[in-house]
Amino acid sequence: MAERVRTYHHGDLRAALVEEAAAMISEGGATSVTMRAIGGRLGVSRAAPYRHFPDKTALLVAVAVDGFRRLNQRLRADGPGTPGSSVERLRHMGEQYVRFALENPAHYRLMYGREALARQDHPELRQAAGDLLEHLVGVIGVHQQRREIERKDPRAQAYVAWSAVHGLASLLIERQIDPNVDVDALIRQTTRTLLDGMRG
Amino acid sequence: MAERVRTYHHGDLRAALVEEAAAMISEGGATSVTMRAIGGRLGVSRAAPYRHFPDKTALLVAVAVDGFRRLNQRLRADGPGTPGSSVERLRHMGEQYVRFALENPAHYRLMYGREALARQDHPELRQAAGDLLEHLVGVIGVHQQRREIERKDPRAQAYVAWSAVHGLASLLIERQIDPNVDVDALIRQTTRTLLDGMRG
DNA sequence: GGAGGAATGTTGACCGCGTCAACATACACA
DNA sequence: TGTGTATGTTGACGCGGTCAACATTCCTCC
Repeated sequence: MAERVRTYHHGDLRAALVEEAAAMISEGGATSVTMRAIGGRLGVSRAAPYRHFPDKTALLVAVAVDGFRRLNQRLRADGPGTPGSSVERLRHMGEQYVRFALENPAHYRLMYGREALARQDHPELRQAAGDLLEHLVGVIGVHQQRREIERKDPRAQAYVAWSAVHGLASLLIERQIDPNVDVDALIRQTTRTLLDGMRG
Repeated sequence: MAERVRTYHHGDLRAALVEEAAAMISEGGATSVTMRAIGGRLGVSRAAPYRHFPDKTALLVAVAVDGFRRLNQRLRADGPGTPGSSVERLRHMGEQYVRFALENPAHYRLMYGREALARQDHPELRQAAGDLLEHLVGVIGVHQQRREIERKDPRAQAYVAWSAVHGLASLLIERQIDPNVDVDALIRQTTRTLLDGMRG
């Protein structure tokens, strides 16, 4: 809030870096994010980020983690208030998942692109993605209780469901799907087919 | 076959480049492929590839296209001889798809990573991926005729099916799935759930 | 409140990379 | 046999990530 005009120390550079990197990713894709460029946009030198992140990858990981957090929030917020039966609500959740990816393509790509984030294992990333999975497992468990879907290992079912929405999101983002198709309808058909299959 | 020991001209550098790049991708991922390194491995200078490809991306596109070709072949070869009912054969095709990805993770990643191949549109890539889709559409059409799956727009159904297997392959490759799960079983469950859902 | 160490930021330099221009060599066809 | 073209090489440039050395500010303890 202080709106300092120009100080040697930035104040909260770390947070600003993550935010700015995310913005740049949205604008110009992951390749447009360079230490020099991001520094420039924040009025800071190219090496300043290294006081907060060991390397560029670590910064990108932070951005990806933040993305998972937002996606998570969105899916959790999607609880009551959704019309239709309870299975319809689960379907709606899948829909929200795909929509998030479509609205934040570069961000979504970053979240899942191991290559871009090096071969290294990043615990926080794993954790963030894990949270998402756990939520899904929980929801699926609930619907199993209600006998609305087949009672199998909920984790396996979660993976199946995740695969379907992630695959669709992926193909859409990478423009592998004819741009003339009705995307809304396709999302709907995908989630519906999935749930039909899970009904057993 | 000539096995020339050392000549100024390579003979068939273009093909060698694609092959070698593919090998390097398998060994060390896409980032390990550098013009200098690939030149070195082929006993050729760093700029030599530019006589055959306008830039690095073009070379990678050629590699990706080759990957699609091989995947295509594999799926087409998977015709008769497969046990079980005809729907089972379709399921087996999905299985083969995922297995290809698991056996050639870096290659598969390259095939679908738009980011790695720049934002540009590459007609041959689009074509190669399109061939795959067309084949799938055809197969689905056949099974629709036999009333084994619901008669909807076969293209839309193809997209749904593709999403499922691509998503699973993707998540597995990017290590988003607990390494302790039984991968074979998961593949099986995914393809089966998909087909159950498509039966309508 | 002053001193000194810890945080944070800057500058200069290095190396690897993609790429281009200028030059060298080999091949093919008249 | 000669010459134009295809193919390969070398030198150089600019960009990007990163590190080391240095500068500035903050914070804490006497």
